Amino acid sequence: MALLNKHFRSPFTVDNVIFGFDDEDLKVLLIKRGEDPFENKWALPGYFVKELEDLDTAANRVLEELTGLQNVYLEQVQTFGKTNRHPSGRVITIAYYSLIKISDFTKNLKPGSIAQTTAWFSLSKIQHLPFDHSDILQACFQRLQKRVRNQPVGFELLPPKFTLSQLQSLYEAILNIELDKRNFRKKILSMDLLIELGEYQEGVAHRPAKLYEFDKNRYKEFLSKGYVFDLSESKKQMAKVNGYH
Amino acid sequence: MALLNKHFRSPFTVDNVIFGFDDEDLKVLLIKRGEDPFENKWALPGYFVKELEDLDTAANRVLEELTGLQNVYLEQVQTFGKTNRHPSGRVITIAYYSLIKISDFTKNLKPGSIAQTTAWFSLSKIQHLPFDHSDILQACFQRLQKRVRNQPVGFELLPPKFTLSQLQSLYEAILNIELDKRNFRKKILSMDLLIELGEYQEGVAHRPAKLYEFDKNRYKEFLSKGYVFDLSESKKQMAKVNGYH
DNA sequence: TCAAAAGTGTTTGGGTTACACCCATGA
DNA sequence: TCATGGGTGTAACCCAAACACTTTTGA
Repeated sequence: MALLNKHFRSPFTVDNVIFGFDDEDLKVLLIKRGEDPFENKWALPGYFVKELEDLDTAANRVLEELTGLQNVYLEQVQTFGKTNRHPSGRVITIAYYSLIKISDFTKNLKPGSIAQTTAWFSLSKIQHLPFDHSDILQACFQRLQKRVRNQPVGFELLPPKFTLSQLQSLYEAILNIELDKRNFRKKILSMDLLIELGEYQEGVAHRPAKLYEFDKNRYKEFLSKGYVFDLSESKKQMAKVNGYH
Repeated sequence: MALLNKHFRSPFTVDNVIFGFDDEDLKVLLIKRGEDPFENKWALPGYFVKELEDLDTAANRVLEELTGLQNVYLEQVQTFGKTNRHPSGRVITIAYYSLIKISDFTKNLKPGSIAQTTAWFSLSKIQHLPFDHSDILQACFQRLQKRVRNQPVGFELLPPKFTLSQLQSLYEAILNIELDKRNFRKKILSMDLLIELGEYQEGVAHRPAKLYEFDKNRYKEFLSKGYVFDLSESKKQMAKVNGYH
């Protein structure tokens, strides 16, 4: 113990980029800060880590206190520790991102609670964030873009029953590219990750789409084996994602 | 400041997995610990982060004090913060790995200095390490395996002039697979990342191999554009790397 | 009947894969 | 002359890519 007391100690936080998807846009949950610095600015949710709390536990706590959700996809991304990143003194932050279904979130919202201080923002419309939160957001988004190529994590963002078009636009939103409908369907269906429910969309002003469910067991198999998902149309398309022409 | 004083503070370290390659094996530089806990055990090199020191700076400091090398490939991997990972109290560690040329290291060694307390170990032969260093090592190695597939970082581990066979066995060592000689050469040469020097190996008991140099400019181009390296023979071979059969 | 999205097959081309023999050198 | 690793080309196959029309519903 004496050993450790010789050394500099820093307070540290976990910041959590919470992604959601609304059939249109990839969104991020921000909170309006209730205290200085940057009071009343929109920022990434994050808390200080407690003495007896593991990092993952802290990240899950942020998520649960904010959304009421448990057992959510959560991944550590990077630690940001520039000495001057916090104006009040050194604070090291460990950045996580999580993927939630917006419908679950809305369902869980207690009226009049934190609702007024949180809001979903389209990723493409978020401009400047306080601290180094823009860097953190960018790092987490890039990680998500990579992850989605080799692990079928996209399903975490969709409602339990979804159409192939929803799935496609999710991938298009995350990767910021356009995919060919026929090729996309061929590829996804060939992976045997979807269960056709025999149900259909209702109340839409066009031919109703088949609803699919995600095959959880097969998914776990994939996850545990670290299988490479390798979304089709990758060669050329990925060059676009990476900004290589 | 008052704000920050309310919160728990922890000491921080950076741990650095230093990889090297010796034409045979992928190796890791370990140090024999000079103090408790785990005195005289081999462990990953790591230092406490100072109050006015950025994390990357600290990681580079570890590297330089140990090897005398600067401007080395360095990448942050993951932060390990379990409350009980250090027997003397909570210490959070940010794990990095770096890639160095063993020849540079040897050249820089001051006789009688730290030489007696550091040594290269073949990755495959490292068994139990103190603290959670085995987890850290594993995480860094897995990151290296991924990195090497989409960025030509392998060259950081080779001497300035090298043969195609050396390059191939480097990839085989990192990915732990066998590659086809003809296909590998075709692929690598087609990337236009190598400069043929017109020089040859000397003193070998077989046909001497051409020496190549790495095209630094093209490399930087690739890096900045995030180009996907995509080592050939990937589909089937990568399945092996991922343990998926 | 119109708009809007769902759904569906085939062809083509490029890249991965598999594979075997001769060459140059030192011992 | 022998052992050792260096060096080279081609054919088969598979999969990504490109592409257009019919179907079903609500308005």
